[in-house]
Amino acid sequence: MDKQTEQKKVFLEIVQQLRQLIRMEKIQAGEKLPSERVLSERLGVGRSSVREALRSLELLGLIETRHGGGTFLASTHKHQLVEVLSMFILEDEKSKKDVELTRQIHEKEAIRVISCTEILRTLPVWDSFFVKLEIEGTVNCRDVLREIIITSGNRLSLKIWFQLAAYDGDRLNRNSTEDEKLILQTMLKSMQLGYEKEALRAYEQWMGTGQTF
Amino acid sequence: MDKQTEQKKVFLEIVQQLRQLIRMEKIQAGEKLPSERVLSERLGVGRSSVREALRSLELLGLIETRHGGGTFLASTHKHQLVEVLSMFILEDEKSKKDVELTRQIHEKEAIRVISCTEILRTLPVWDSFFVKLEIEGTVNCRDVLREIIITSGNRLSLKIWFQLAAYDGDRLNRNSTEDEKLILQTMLKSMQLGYEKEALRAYEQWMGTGQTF
DNA sequence: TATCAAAAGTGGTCTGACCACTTTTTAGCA
DNA sequence: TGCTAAAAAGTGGTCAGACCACTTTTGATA
Repeated sequence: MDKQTEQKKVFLEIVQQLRQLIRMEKIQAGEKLPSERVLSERLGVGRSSVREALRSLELLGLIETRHGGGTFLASTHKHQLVEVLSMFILEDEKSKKDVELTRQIHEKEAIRVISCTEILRTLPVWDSFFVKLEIEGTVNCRDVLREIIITSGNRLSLKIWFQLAAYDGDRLNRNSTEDEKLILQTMLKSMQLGYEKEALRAYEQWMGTGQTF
Repeated sequence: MDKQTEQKKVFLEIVQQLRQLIRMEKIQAGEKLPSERVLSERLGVGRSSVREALRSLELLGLIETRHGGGTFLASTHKHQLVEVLSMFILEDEKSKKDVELTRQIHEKEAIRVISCTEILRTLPVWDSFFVKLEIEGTVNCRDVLREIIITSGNRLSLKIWFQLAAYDGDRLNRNSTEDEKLILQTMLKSMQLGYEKEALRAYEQWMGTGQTF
């Protein structure tokens, strides 16, 4: 039947078997995987084949390996994926702009989804951000965006966003300035009230003013 | 200085060296890379290490390997990345919906960008699609969307889209039906004229009617 | 009990070997 | 000469074993 698809790529089968093993053993994020030698024995393949599969998963950021320590299911989201991709595909200065724009695509869509969904836009978390801005005068930019992406409910979009946000580094992980306070409050309040266009306008303003280019 | 970052991951250095080699040799997409044995000799590392790096790049879809044939720089975009990611992260039926929604996020943004940019929205390619619909009555859905994404100019977004489109498989790679003709013409014409909202509305209609769920 | 050295465990890498498959070369035939 | 088929070379796929560097565990000693 689909032999043509299934036949090849034994190395990909190992990846799949690894996943199955992880589910069976109920290995949680951050926990240790069996050693390469044990895996090679249990899966009935050579250690080098196991390593090829593990290296691939490592490059994707799905596992972490510690020399002499073992292999662990990734807990933190420090994916090298974007870095590697950009190393190969995006080379010039435009790359960074592309990463930023792509990240913002997902953020804008999340804001749209939340604004249009009553259950999502009336969550208490938005009010907590709003109040925090009122009292403390600042919030962590990355935290706000992450919450927005998470709430939107698209887990693949979330995955992509994490990778792009990791690429942008600390430029995103900062406290909002005094100038951004009003903009952020406008964005949050508009989102809560379901004013999609107003929320997006505030977002655009935020992204335009908050960073220097 | 940054020894801590640079010190480890010899395996990642190989990935970088591979890229350098590709640039030096000016290897184009679809062309052949040196054999594993040659690479191992030229890079001064063991063949197994070279293979670990190559397998990772293969999983990312950056290279293709043919048993007995050789290793080639990827030409077609048949990336297994999303598949592998979803295999690990997205497990239920919602996954497919997430992939589709995420793909549409990038398509909608591309339509926005094109509609708002005179140089892009007045390209002759849109008229060619319009005319083709008029005369032949149908166009390839994937071709239209790909052209839209490419034109938008965000190469990272393009890369992601290709992966997502590959995941959706042949459901996207089909000719438009009679019912879609008017919708597509509306979308294209609105985009050409810079009517962003009208173009998006047509797009939403297209995506809503064109597929069965 | 506390300390620290030895042992065991683990990932990192290299080498060599063999297999399966593809491409190239060569030898033989028409 | 020209074509075909067999042989050879090239290449990826996989495995086994060895050694190193590093971490964790163990156990003996003070």
